[in-house]
Amino acid sequence: MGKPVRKRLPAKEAARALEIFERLAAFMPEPKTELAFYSPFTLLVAVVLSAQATDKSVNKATEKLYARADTPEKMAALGAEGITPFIQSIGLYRNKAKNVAALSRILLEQYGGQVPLERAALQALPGVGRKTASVVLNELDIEPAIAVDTHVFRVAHRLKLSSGRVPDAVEAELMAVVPPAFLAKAHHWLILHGRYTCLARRPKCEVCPIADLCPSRDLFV
DNA sequence: AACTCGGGGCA
DNA sequence: TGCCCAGAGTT
Repeated sequence: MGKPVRKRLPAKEAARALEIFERLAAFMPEPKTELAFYSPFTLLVAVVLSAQATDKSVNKATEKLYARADTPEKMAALGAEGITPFIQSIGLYRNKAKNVAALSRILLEQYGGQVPLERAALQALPGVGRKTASVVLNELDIEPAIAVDTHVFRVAHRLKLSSGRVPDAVEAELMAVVPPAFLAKAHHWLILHGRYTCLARRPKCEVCPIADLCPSRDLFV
């Protein structure tokens, strides 16, 4: 019971992890997310909509959507049919419109129109899984979390910061390896690093600030 | 573990 | 044109 014990790392691994994140810190911007939002509710909706979509396309859609509905009340009143036109430029829009409408109704009926700031409650909402809950909790400073998506998974494995096969295992590994001071920002940094430098097909090792710390570098150069 | 949803962005 | 995108739910 009690607080989860942070596994002690071999000194050499801990030093390498620290060096990795200190160097990333020097290259990465301050915000923890590039999704546009201004309340827990609009954050939650933005993250739900961002599944398998780019942050730019999501921001473009939510800008107009939030002008119409920025609260669970208004969103629930809009309904899936009303939400759809705003998000048709995003993929998977039928599922997402249905989920956002349903989720808004649940917030109204069960949580007094507030976003529950607790993992189990969040993940019970339609369209909200492990990854979305992690992003929301981390962004709102409720609990530090490292949401594992395709970028994070790939980058963490190449850096040998993780070796697990499923996201839950990878997140646990990263929570143990990432220096505490960088926990809250590690997710965004790993995302950006994966998107702009550590590309899936042809990573840009030649311009990578941590290439000399990467066990996988020789696979790509 | 495999499938489905999905239009837009980008090489 | 083909591949990928800040995933989640169902089978």
